[in-house]
Amino acid sequence: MSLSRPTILDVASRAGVSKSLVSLALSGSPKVSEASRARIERAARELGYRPNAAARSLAAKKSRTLGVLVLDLHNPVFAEILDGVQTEVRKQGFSTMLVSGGDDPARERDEIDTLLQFQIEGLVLISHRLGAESLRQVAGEIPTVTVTRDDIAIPGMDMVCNDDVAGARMAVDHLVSLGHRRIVCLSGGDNPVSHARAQGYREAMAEHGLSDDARIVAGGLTDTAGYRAATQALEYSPTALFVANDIAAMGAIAAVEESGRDVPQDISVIGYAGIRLAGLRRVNLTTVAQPLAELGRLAATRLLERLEEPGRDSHHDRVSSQLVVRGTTGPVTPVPTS
Amino acid sequence: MSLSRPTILDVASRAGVSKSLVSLALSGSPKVSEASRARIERAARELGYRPNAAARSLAAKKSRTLGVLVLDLHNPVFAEILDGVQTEVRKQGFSTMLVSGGDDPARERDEIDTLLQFQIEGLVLISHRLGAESLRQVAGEIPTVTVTRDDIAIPGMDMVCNDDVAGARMAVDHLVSLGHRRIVCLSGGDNPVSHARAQGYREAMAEHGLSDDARIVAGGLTDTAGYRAATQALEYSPTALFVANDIAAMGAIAAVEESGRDVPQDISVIGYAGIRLAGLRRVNLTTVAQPLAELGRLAATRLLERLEEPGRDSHHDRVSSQLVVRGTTGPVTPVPTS
DNA sequence: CCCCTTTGTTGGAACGTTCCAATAATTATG
DNA sequence: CATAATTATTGGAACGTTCCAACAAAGGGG
Repeated sequence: MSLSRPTILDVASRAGVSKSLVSLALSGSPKVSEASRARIERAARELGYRPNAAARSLAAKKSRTLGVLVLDLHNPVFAEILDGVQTEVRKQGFSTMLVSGGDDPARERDEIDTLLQFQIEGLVLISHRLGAESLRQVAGEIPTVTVTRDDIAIPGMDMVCNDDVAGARMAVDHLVSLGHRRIVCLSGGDNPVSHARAQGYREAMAEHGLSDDARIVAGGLTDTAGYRAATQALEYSPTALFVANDIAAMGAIAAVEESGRDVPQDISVIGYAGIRLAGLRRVNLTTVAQPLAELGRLAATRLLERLEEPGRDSHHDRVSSQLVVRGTTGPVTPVPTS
Repeated sequence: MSLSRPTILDVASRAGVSKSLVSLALSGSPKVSEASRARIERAARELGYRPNAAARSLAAKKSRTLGVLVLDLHNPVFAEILDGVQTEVRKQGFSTMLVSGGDDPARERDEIDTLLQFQIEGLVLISHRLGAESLRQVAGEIPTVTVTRDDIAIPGMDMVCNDDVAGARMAVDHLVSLGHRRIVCLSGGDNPVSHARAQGYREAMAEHGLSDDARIVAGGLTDTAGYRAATQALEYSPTALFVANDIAAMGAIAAVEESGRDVPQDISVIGYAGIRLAGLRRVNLTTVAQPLAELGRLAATRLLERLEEPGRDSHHDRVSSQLVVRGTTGPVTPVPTS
């Protein structure tokens, strides 16, 4: 544990040049002679020099660092989005500070505050819980892009979302094509994403002339919520369930099986999200898969674009999902009516 | 988007005091009169003042920030460990910079480098992939604690681990108490954690006089690896499988079921990790649960202790797991339910 | 009433960079 | 061969804090 790290001055004196030239050389300026550059690089290597990001950010008045807030690290969806964000960000030579809101709006504000203290240049909010007022305040202070939520539009803020309405329609289309009519939707609760998915369900049912069969049961995003909602949904004796979330879909399947029915023999189940988990053999869930990494990549791109050109109009991207048919959906089998 | 953030000088002039007093007041010094303190706090609030962490870290020569490197954000185990780390760290007034190695040693070095540039005061490595040399180098530069890996001991570096040997024994004890004898171990591959679990399996089998029945099949940490290993293990016609990892256990169950056997009727399966996923109704996996959050909390504590007292001896903690019996293990002879 | 604490308060010097204007060294041009 | 143009290099002033030594303003004891 060295007492104090070498500074740019140590490098300069060892290479026999001024600190300014070291700064120039290390930032890759073209106006440094090859000879000096070589000596400086060698000196830096020998000393184990590492630039002090705090000093740099202070002097340059920019940190080349982006903040990322994620709703909750436990949700695998966010890990995949993050992958996309980080790949793109590091490709452009920025660093990233990651922070988790722990599913708690107050803590979210807190963590954003910490990020701002570190002089981040932009902020990626992955599924935040901020209210309109907080969001406006944050977005007013720093270039911001939200991922997954697009219910609050703010001038100068970009949004990258999945097209949940279209995704839900794909799910319904798939089920209808298998012959299902009594399709119940287990919604993900009272949040914009779930509303959009329920909306898509309703529209698709109407298009297929099944408005009379449309039933929406209020659920949630957890295993337990899916279980409860499915139990309730069984009263409508559906042949298929559209669940607005993969994890909840797993709970729903458990409920169906416990009721003595088989998936997909008696009831088909389709989820929404496309997390890796759904692909596990044991789970094998048919789902509407969002291109999660792409969502993240796009968000990073938009944010970096805005840093280049602060005044430009808000972008509002919607990327589309893809149906992944696995083992939990199948053709409807005629039930003997007794 | 304000052109430039207010600085401590802006606060000072608005409150009619010097910058030094503002600094004192905001850091909670007792030698500031109540009147001044109130005026300063009011001014700061009105201006929306937020201290510049870069400047602070530069001037104070400490950042009050800890770096955390996590092997891979996709693995839910790490999210839970992280929870523990973060809770403890923020309780002590430190911030945390989180970085993911993406399961790639080269990128890990890179990310650690970034952390060091930000003048972190300590480093938490959650399941890193660094070699002995790299690790020694890093630990020599900054107080470090490793979580989950304890194969490389370095003076001055702390380690917090699960007692994998004991955990594996618990698993075997549980199976034996259910009457199982032909218990096959599906190992997690060539890494220290999996080795320890296999070791515990071997010891426990020996203690129960089952050394002759002990069989270890090389597997891995993924769904697919578990599936393959289980397929192979079936040749030994076991009545139970001890799988060194929850995700792999799910693959193993799929293999068992595909072979026409029932879990736990014909074959019991027990996993290791204790991730939330295992508790899902659909999965309902019996597992050896590590106290993941506790692991994280303890790691943070050790690191913060070392910051207080840099010279103290290396701590080496082993926390013990807990058996969580769910639906994938049962008595060896099928009993009719009444 | 003077000096001595104690209690508040202050200016200035760091901290390790970047950036700019100025200078030195080199090469090209007429 | 002088001078202009170009190419390398440099010192010093920021950047926004903290920390320290120094100072002013009150009380308190002799």
